[in-house]
Amino acid sequence: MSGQSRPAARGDLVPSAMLGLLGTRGPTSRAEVARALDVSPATVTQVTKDLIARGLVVELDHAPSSGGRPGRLLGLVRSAGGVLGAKVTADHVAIVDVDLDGTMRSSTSYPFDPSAADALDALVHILGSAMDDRSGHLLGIGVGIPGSVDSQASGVVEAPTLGWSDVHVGGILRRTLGVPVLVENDVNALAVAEQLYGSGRDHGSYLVVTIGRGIGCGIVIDGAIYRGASGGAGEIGHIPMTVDGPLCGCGSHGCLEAHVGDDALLRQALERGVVGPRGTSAGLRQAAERGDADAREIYRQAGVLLGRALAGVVHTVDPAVIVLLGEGIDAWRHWEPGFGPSFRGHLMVNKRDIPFVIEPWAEDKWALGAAALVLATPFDATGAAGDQGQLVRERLHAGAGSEPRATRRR
Amino acid sequence: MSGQSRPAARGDLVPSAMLGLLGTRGPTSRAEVARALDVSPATVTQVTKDLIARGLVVELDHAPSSGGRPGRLLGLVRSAGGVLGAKVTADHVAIVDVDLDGTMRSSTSYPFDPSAADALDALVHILGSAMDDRSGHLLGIGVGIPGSVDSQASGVVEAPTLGWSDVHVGGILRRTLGVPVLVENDVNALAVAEQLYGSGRDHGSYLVVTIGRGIGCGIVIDGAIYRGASGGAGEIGHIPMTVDGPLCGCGSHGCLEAHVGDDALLRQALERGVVGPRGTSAGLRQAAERGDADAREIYRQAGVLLGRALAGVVHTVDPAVIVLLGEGIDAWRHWEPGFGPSFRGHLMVNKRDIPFVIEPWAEDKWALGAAALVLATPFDATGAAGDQGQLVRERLHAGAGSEPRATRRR
DNA sequence: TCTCGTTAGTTTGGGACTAAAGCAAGTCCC
DNA sequence: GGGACTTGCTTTAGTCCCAAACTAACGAGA
Repeated sequence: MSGQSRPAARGDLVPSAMLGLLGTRGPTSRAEVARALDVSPATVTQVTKDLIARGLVVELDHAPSSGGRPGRLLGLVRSAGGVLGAKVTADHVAIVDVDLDGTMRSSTSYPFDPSAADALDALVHILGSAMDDRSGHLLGIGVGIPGSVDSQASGVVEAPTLGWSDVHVGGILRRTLGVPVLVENDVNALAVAEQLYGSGRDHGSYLVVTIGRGIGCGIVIDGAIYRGASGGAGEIGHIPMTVDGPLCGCGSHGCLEAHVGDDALLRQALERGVVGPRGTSAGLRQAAERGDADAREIYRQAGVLLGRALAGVVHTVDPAVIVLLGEGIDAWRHWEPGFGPSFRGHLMVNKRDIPFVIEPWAEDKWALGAAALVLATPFDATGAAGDQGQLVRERLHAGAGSEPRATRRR
Repeated sequence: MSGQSRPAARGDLVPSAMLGLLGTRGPTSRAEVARALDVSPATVTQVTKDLIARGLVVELDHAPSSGGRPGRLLGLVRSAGGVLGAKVTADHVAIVDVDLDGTMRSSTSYPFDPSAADALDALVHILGSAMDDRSGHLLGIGVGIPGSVDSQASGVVEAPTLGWSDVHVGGILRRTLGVPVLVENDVNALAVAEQLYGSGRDHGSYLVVTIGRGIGCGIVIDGAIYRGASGGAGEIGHIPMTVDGPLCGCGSHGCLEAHVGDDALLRQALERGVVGPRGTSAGLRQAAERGDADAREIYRQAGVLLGRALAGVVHTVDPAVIVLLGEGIDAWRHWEPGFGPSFRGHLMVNKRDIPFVIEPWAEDKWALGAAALVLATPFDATGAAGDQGQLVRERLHAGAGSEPRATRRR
């Protein structure tokens, strides 16, 4: 039976998961940890003893009593580690340095040309200097890519928007940087971040939809990223919406993305004279803000199409909630008049009240998502992160600051 | 973390899985079992010893050597048990009696009126007499329902086509029949059967699509049925395809099912004069067989729409293979001319060669699928079958024939 | 004040499973 | 024929985790 997946590395999971939990949730009592991780209190006692002895965890205050004996809060020793998250785009690389508890320590952006012959060398150089700039124990690096990735561990990338095909990003970064590297589709990385810190915490199954340059979708099922048979799940940007619609970058006609992606909206704006030949997405949005009827109609129609597409996706996947994000989210209030009626109107009655969360956007969210990839590995019982996830766990256990810096071969 | 699901009953899984494997795969050597179930050879040795001692398993011949020591084949003791599978439709209940190894012992059909006030009593009566008619140790009953089911274990049903809403099928059957009962959406049940005996064996993630009265879709991800947040995943029949298309039973306009379901095709056939007012799906198909251009055009257009819809689903879910089934499959060769170009033409290049399996149809396949629900419980590490699955496992372990018949309260 | 109920945490014994190493039984090739 | 190799199965020692029974610490009510 091919799909029968047991935990990749039996054992060793509870301590990692506990560290991850303390990192993402903050101080927690043993009893609470046991409930959250679905293990027995006895196990938590044992594991905690070990983690305290190794200096990774400390006992803090007492929690307020809820009618019985108050719990003793457990907290992470802050020096236990940090991670780097990087997002690669067509013109720059954004990097964030994040603590184990998810707080951002720094956020930087480097110019980057993915089409250059030595693009990968440049990426290595950028990440290398980011490593030099930070202090403390580095657990690993997460890299978000706008394209499909065969697996987080191997990190072979197919990214048309970067002009990359069959590029072995993961292997090269790993060898040259000497730390675990996890590569993942950028939207999936966002979905992981949502799971650790956002709306995903309360739901086992949800969709993360991004609007902007492309239309992306991360699918989380029972707490795990769903990547599909070949890492290509969630390509909702290429759902066919019209019979003979505009040509899409993928080669088909009438894809959702060819209708409502940034470029498509700009093209329509140009045709209607809303913006000039050098107009930008921001220009289109500003036109809508000041009441331009054509601009608003462009967004409204985009909303109608997106609503119909997402209704189909909801019928297929049945998520508990949908989270909406992306560079284009600032213009969402102009999409809404078209989207709302279209989306709800096409849903079956019993799904019509599915919650919909619009998240504010920030430039470094992509990179934060990539960082979350690494921080999520302790929870990853399914082994999506593979051997690299295992390495991250080992580095986590190896503990605080004092170990020698990994040698880097350049 | 809500979605963190550990194995429902820790331990006890390997013996069950092994029995299930021997049932579905036939005689297998220990080494092969270890590989198939992804456990260590040592464990298989231990478990086998126990199962042989309990009379559930026997050693058979030697397997042919493949360069090394030949394996000793292990086989199930046939009397170890059987299951009943039932499929409920708008006018009848089909029931099959199936051995542990998946061979059908009998297949029956009973008239049934789901809209009657005492419909559930009638169902109990039908299943009760089916239980009386069979001999041997009954492990459990699987029930397939054309509608959404909250969970296999509780079995609360929402089935518009039967006129059932919030009907507690599972609980009632369980109490009155005194055996474990698993209730599931009929297409999902088919998907389970496909996993045990069909094309699903070789693939971890695949789609089972049915055409006929409705358009259904079962989604299998990494070897597990994906049911969505509320048991409503795979409702691809209600993906919106056209803006102001025909009214669908679900209340929306332009659903896929309202275009290409049996009723929709018949309506078009009536409009075009292909069949008379009392025409049937079979009549339409026969018209196409003898070359009626209108009939063929109806099927062709249905194929075009289905192709576009499935292309969208493939982009969303990224399955490894698609299996096509259903009452309507006999007419598939008339769908194909429309379907093929539409489906492939709307797919992204790297997914264009996704394999597509057309399975022959038989009347009792629905019921066989329901039976497979019970036979699959040994593999169900995720606990989809819940306590009822656990009960099935216990009955399996309790072993062959001799135990007293469960008392039935009527 | 003193039990009772509640919640938190620990100890203990044991079960399920594994890794590693060895034994068993064939094939293949010189 | 006899290694060398391959593959199948078992034994042993040990790990991870749990259930159950315990102790510990609190609030509330008689």
